[in-house]
Amino acid sequence: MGCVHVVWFKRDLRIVDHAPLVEASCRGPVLPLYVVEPELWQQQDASARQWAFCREALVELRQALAALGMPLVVRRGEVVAVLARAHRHFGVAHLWSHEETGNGWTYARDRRVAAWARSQGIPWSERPQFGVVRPLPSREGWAGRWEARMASPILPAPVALEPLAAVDPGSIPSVAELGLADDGCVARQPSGRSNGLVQWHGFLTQSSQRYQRDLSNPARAVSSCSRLSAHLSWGTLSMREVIQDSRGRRDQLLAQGQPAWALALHRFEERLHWHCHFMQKLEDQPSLEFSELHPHTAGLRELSADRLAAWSLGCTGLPFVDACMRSLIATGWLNFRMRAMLLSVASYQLWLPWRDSGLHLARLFVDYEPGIHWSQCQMQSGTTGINTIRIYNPLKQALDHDPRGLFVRRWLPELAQVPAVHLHHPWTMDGETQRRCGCVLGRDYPSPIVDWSAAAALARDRLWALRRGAEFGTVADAIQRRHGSRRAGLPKTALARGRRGGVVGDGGVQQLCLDFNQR
DNA sequence: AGTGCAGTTGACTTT
DNA sequence: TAAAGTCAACTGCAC
Repeated sequence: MGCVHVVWFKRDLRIVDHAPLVEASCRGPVLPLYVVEPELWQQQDASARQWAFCREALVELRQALAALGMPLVVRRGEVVAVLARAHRHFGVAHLWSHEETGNGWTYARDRRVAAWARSQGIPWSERPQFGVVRPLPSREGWAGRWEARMASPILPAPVALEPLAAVDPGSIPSVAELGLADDGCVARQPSGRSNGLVQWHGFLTQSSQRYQRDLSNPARAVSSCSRLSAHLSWGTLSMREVIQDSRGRRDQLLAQGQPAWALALHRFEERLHWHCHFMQKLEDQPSLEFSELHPHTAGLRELSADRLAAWSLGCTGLPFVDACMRSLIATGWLNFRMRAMLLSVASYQLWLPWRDSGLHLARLFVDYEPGIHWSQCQMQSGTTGINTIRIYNPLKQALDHDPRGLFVRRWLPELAQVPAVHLHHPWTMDGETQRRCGCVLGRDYPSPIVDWSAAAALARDRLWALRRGAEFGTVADAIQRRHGSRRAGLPKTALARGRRGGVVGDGGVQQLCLDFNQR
């Protein structure tokens, strides 16, 4: 009979607040295992920058576990094959891991692992690490469960692990050894729990003071946001410890007479709540990674290789959009507002299917979190049916959040000498001005690939026409009941969402007020 | 000093 | 987490 407890590390690369590790270590010898799955890293949403971040975290995790007596064991291959080998060698008593709300590939892989464990009579215990509820019978009461989880005590790391004799820890492959092409992330943020903690304490004690002011500014957000997203995605920090630290700091700031600063931290905590809210959608409906939540919006967009390539490389001819894309390529991170703008431009002005633009962004995000990412792709593309259509005006965003053009000049050197009055819309330069500033459109920088305002107007008309169509609201109501936030009270109905509804032509009452939360 | 008017601001609605 | 349009209240100014 087996005696080893396998702790399978996935996107939870820490030893603090790690329930599977704690529970396993109470029961017997632990085999801490990470499986490098080549097939996972060949998926369309995976990239070299993500592996590089994961790899650094693994190196530090291995040290932390070694200090407890048993270093991280790394094996390369298909998970079931690796587990089967471990079982033959040691005899596995129990498999432990965190629940993962991953993409379709990891979902299918987890089902294979479950089937294998069942066939071998090995129990597999999964523990939650976010506010995601599995299975979720209904959205009612969800926020309360999130709160209960985040408020429960942090689990300290085990004091020691019983060493397993004669186990080769195995090497952690480099980006090249895993066969991943370099993807130009020349300024990626540092990984590993120790770096995550340094970043976090810097935010708590310093930069969170500027959080609210700088959140939407793509240049300043880099140093005024928490930058914890990748650490939360790869699990080097646990959300629970972040929430609890933040609340403690908030109390301290209030006691010190800093209410505005405390409010900024509160806003930050609210975003962590939304983090789980969006992950829950993919947990409940894995198909939203691939197909439109509202079926009436399926097949609306048309894929154009040229438009997709121009957008992907930051060569659309709209400087602020291109600067955002090029900064994302180089750093692997972008603030929320500009991520939404990039998607909005792809889905509306460029009329591209969100799945294609979404895959490109997924690869560029070091902090790629499937549940948030695919929910956001659908939301910013108007395909959920339950959110209002938000078409960003990239020129307005440029003037609001980069009025002096510093961000654009930094990321688009070819525009360095363009006069300020033309910078955000260089197509307004006449030929003579272009030659004088060394930026000839079509030669040094692209001419706009579409007429931005006409394209936005066309997209808006198409989407709103669809929404007015028969049965659109009825279908949307069902989606709202399943996925909608309950924060504001009852789920909104099509009527309360503002669809032109009610009985028309009878001369009587056209609308009932169903929204009891008004006023 | 009060009135009328153009332009501005902010809340709210529609797309 | 949008943007544009509408409308009423407000402001500054000329008479």
